Amino acid sequence: MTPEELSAAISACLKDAVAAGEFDVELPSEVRVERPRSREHGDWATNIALQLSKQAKMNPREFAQLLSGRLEQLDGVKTVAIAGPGFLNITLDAAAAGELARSIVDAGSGYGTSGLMAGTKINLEFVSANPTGPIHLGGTRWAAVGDALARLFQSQGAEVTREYYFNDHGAQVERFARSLWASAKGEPSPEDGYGGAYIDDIAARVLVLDPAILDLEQEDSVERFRQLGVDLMFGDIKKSLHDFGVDFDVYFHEHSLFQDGFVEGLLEKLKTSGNLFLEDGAWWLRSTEFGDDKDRVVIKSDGAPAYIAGDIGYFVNKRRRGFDLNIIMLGADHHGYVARLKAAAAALGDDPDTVEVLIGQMVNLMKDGVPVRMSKRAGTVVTLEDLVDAVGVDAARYTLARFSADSNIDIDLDLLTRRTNDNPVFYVQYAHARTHAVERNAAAAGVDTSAFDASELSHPTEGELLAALGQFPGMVAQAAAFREPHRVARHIEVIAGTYHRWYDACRIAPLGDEPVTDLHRTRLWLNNATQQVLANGLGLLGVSAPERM
RNA sequence: GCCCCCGUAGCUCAGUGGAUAGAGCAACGGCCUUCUAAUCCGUUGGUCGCGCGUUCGAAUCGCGCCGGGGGCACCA
Repeated sequence: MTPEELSAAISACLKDAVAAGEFDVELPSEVRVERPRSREHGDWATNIALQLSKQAKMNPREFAQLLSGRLEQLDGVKTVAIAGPGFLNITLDAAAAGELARSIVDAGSGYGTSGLMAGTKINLEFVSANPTGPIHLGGTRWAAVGDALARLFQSQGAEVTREYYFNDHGAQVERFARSLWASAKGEPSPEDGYGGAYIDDIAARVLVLDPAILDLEQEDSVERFRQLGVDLMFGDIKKSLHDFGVDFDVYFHEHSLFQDGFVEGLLEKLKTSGNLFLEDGAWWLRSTEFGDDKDRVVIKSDGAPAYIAGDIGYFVNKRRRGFDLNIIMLGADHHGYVARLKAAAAALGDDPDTVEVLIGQMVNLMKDGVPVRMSKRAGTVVTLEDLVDAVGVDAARYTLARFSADSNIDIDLDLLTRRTNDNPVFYVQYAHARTHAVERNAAAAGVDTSAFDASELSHPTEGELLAALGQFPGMVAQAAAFREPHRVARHIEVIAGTYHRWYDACRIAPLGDEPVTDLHRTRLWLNNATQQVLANGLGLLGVSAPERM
C-alpha cells in the first residue's frame, strides 16, 4: 500500500463519516500522510484530525477517535493509534506493505509517473546563452536542472518542448566578432572584447574555412567572422550540451521575430490597445502594475524596438504555437525580468500565469576554499566541458541537480576531482549496481521470482525500504509541482541508504547449502523493485544507472 | 534606497505548520574466508542569524532588524 492509496482510503473514511452524520466538515482536497520519524509511531501518520477538529467543533482527540474506528476497518490496516494532540498513527499489515514490491516491478519504468500534468503543453526555455563563448558553470547548472525538470514534467504526462533562445546579432556578438578578427590578425583583444583560448581556437578555424577572410575590408571581414564564428561557436555549444545529455527541441532565433514585421505589427496593435503609453518620445509598458520597479520602454524614442519588444513577440509566438505554460529559467542576475515578462503577457490581454519565470542562484567557483572570479574577458571561465572533464557527466549532472536552485552553490573543482567518493551520485549508483549484483547471484543460486509472499517482508529494514519506495511517486509529483528536481535526488539517496541497510541485514541468495525458500524469492522481488525505482529516479535526473561498478 | 535569494552540526546542504530538527563529508571507534567494504554499525557535534507576532503547535507563516550573494538602462 502506498501513502497515496492510504490517503485516498482515509479521504473515503472521512466522507463516509460525514455521510453518517458523525461530524460535519468540509472534505479536504487531500489528506496528508507522512512517514513518522519515530518507528514507535507506526508506519504512517496523519494530522487530519488536528486540521479538521476545529471545523467539526470537537477536540482533536475526540475527532481522531471517531475516525480511527473507521480506519481500523480498512483492508491492510493492522492498528490505528491516537497519539499526542490527535495524530493518527497507522500500522499496516506486513502483507499490505510488502505488496508494493510486486506492484513496483509490475509498473516497471512507469512507477513514479502520473497523468497529473496530462494535456498540458509546456515550453521550457533554459540555458539560452548567446553564442559568444562556451557554456560556463552557471549555464551548466541550468542545463542539468532544466533537463531534469523537463523529464519530471514528462513523467507527469506533460508534453514538453525544450527550447533555447539565442541572439546572434547585437553588441555582444559584435564584440565576439571583433575579438575573433583581432585574434586572427595577431592583435590583442579589443578593450571590451572577449579573451581566452577559445577565441584563438575559433578564429583559427574561421581562417581554415575562409583563408581569404583577412583580405576583405575590415568591416566586411568582421561581419564574415561573425557569421562563421557564431556557427562554429554554436556548433560547439550544441555538442557540449549533447555530450552532457541535453538536447533541445527548438533553437529559437531572436532575429526571426523581427522578420515580416511581426514585432512591429504587434507593437502597433498594442499602441492602440491602451496598454502602452507615449512619454518623452518613447512608448512605455506600464509594468509597474505587475510589481515592476518602473515602467519599461518598449519602443525607443528613435523608433527602434527595445529589448523587451522581442520578449513580447516571443511570448506571442509561443502562445501561437499552442503552449499552455511557458517556463523560463534565468539566473539570479535576471530576476528583474519576472515582473516585466508577466506585464508583457497581461498587456497582450493574456493570462500572466501562462508565464512562469524560475530564478536560480549563482554558481561560484572555488579554488583552495577561496572564490575565484570568473570573467569571459579574462578568459578565466570554467566551462561545462571543464566540469565534465574533471568529474564526468554523471557526477556533474547529479552534483548540479541535487541542490535547490534557490541556493548559491560552490563548486570546487579540485575537491571534486580529488575526492569523487564524496559525491553522493556514487552512493546511489552503487546501490543500483548492487541490486544487479544481487540479482545475478540470486540467479546463480537458483532464486527466481516464481513466488511472492508479501507477508515475508517483515524485517524492520524491509519496512523502511518499502516505505521509502512507496514515497517515490509522491516525491516525483511534488518535485514536478514545485519545479524542484533536487527533491528526486535527495529521495533516491534515502532509498539507496535504506537499501544498503537492508542488504546488510537480509540475504536474498541462500547461504551455503540452505534450501531456496519463498523468503528468498520474495526478497528478490524487493531487490528488483528497488532496482527499478533507483533506475527511474536516476533517469529523471539524466544520470546513468550502471549495472556494475 | 528599492527588489529577489540565502542564513540549520566544524564543512556542504536537506527539511509542502506537526511528535525527540536530519543526511553526507570531516573527526574518533568498530564489522570483510559467505549475495559488491564506493557498503554497514557506533560515538562526538545544534540559542535552526536575532527579536516580536500568528497558531493547540513555527526551522517552516507575518513584521522588523543583522549578515552574505545577486539585481535595479530609451544596453542586449
